[in-house]
Amino acid sequence: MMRNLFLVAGMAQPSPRWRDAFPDGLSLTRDVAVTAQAKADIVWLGTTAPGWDSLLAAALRLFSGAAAVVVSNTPNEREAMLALKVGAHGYCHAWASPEQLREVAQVVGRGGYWIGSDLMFRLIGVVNKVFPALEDLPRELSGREAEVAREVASGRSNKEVAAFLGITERTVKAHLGAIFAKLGVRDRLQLALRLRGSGKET
Amino acid sequence: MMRNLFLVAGMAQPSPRWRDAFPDGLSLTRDVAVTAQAKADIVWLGTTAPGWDSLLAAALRLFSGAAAVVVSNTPNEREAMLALKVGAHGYCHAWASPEQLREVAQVVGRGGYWIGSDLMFRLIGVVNKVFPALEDLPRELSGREAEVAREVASGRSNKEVAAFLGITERTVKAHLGAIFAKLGVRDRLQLALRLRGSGKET
DNA sequence: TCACGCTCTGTACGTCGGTACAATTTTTTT
DNA sequence: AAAAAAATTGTACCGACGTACAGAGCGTGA
Repeated sequence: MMRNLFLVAGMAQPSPRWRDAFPDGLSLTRDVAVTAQAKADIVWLGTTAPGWDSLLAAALRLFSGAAAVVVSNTPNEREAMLALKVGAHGYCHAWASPEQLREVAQVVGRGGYWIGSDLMFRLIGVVNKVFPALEDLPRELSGREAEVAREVASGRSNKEVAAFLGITERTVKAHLGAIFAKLGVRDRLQLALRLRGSGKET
Repeated sequence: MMRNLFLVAGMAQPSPRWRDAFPDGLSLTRDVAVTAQAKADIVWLGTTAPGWDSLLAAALRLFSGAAAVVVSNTPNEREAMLALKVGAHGYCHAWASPEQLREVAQVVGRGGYWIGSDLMFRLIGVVNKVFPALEDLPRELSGREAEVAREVASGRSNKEVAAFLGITERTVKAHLGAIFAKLGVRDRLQLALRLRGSGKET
């Protein structure tokens, strides 16, 4: 599938890896308006330049029918949400591998959305808070595990939790190990984020 | 990329088109537990059977490290959210084309998420309304400190933050130390709670 | 110019967190 | 009653985390 791709200025050293990802059909422009009459299927835009969001909006108006992917050197949620808000269908790291770039192009080119896992996870968490929640706390946790999880997610240390529950610090660790395995997280901070839906609460 | 794919029972006439999409490496099973010892990279699960959500949760525990895609005959928002909630990384129509199925497999197989455009659009709309902060960091933090704080509060380790920001782990620690002192917290977890507005100092 | 804050880096040390082996006892389920 | 799940504790190890000394370069404003 041959597509017209446009790289818009402001991206960190795109050339080498980008040429590799898209051997042909890649154009580089510094000014969107100038190349407006050309047909573009996917527009790639960096976030280094201030005002990239309005630039993207303008580009999407000019290249009507085109999809846009925002490329960031320092991806973060705030930027991602802004990108999606102004109409981007993709948001990825500027140093992504050629393989991944092609994947993004493929998905976005077909009208889909491409967003990194972390961001997506957070998105889901937020939405789960808005939608009527069916079952909230993970049911796979046992009673005691749930207690430990709650305390740990509130910022208590193992020692504090142990004293609070009247058990040994070792036992707290045992429960925590089970909790991590069941929920698929690697440490207490990620557990906290998970239990709080990665979003604000209370 | 050769992957082990598992089709779990309860899907609408999968055979013809699915065989087409994945000529090899596709296994069909009716009972997840039976084939638990086999290695699966992607588990496909239909929503026709009642209790598919808990079945999926169980499957994800059994096939640890595997990604899951929920396939529905009648896609809808509620079902999609439930799927994502229990850990699925994909949600697509059961009658999707082989081409699209392969795309889903590709994206999900790499740890990404795949969700239909319309659903994603609504997701974004919802989140834009209720997007939590993490952007309005305390003013007493310097620019760089705010960046570090944001990443750490998102669950990153010091090493990850260092790599991400292109600095040494030592420097991350230096910033973190300043952050803790300025905000009056004692560790990264309390920092996360603080930045997410659910802090509780004791 | 000088002081101050910000950014960055180094070495070293103590504590905490998480895991790898465990084992025992209690509770629940079949 | 037997089996399964849950709850408890032990020792030991190692990496991550946080801090305590640092020092150096840079920019801004007094």
